[in-house]
Amino acid sequence: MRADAQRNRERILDAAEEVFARHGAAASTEEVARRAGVAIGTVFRHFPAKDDLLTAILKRLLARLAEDAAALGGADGLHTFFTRLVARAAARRTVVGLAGVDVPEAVGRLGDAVGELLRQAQAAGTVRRDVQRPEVMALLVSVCQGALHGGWDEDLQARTLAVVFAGLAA
Amino acid sequence: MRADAQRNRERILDAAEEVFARHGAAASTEEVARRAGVAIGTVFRHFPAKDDLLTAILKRLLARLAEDAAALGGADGLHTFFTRLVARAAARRTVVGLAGVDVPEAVGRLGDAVGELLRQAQAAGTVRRDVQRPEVMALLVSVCQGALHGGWDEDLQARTLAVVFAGLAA
DNA sequence: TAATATAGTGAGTCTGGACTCATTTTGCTA
DNA sequence: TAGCAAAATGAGTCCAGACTCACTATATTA
Repeated sequence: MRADAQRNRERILDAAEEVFARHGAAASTEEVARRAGVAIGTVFRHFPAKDDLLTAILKRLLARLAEDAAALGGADGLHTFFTRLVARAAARRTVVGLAGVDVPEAVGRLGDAVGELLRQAQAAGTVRRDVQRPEVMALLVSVCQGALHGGWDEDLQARTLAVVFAGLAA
Repeated sequence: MRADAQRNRERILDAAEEVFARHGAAASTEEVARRAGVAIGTVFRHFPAKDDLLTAILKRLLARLAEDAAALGGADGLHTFFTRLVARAAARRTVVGLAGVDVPEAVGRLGDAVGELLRQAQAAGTVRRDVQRPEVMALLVSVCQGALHGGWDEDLQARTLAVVFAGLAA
């Protein structure tokens, strides 16, 4: 792959993340191209259909989250990850839950990373032992979506997470 | 308002609720008209813009929920309402959180009804006293959205709600 | 039942946005 | 630096879907 192609691909992904985050998945490809500083044809060269672009963004996003999660650990790892994620979702409208787009492996890796945080929290006695991965993931996604669409302020984030963590606590 | 107009208005709202619930807010007005058994012009006579239709549905939905909530009460009222709502969201894709559409009064009334359930649950000693309305609403919306998009099965719904209610418990 | 305002109809207009492709530009290699 | 394949360009095509309106049908009322 030529160097300019590589560079433009990254630029397009960055621009798309920004644009779709701000205006939702209905934002136009034209807008993405403009923000990336390339012609619309270039976007379609890299991502033949709009869906491919959405999928690519989501994949990258999930990969980054999994990395973040993997870098944490200990008694408060889960708590830290959860809190950080919600704050991020509330602040910028990160692309979450794009209807119809699914990227099983990427979701799987994130799930594994969160599962590991859960295991450590349980080992440290921070979280009840009968709690399982699926409901932790479910809560994570739910609260992020809530914060995302609801535009929660910091106080509401804190209060809501406090309830969730009281529920998880040993 | 003429009798046929009244009848068609209801039909259109029912059809729209069904269609948007199934295919999301991006579904076409044509489809709504077809399901309602009226011409597309009729839909636009009642609701000049698509947004008006979406708003009307949301208003009706929120009003119904507020009614449901108002009919409950006692120590387990909040729990019952919460559980019922999540199950409903997971089953049919009820229209929730339509971007850009807001109907302050309707949301307000639902909030009041939920607030009353919270008050009663606290009076009965089912829920901690330091929990406040905003975070309860936030959790409600979040979990519904999660269930909606995630297509949770009954088991996952139960486990997730168990964590939330453990967090709320006195 | 006649008069008429109100409501319904659906072919047609118009627009935004996804996607194409002939042409031009550019990075790479020999 | 010449040659060329890879990449970029952006005007143009195409279509779905929101919305219109001239006309027809019907509920209501006197």
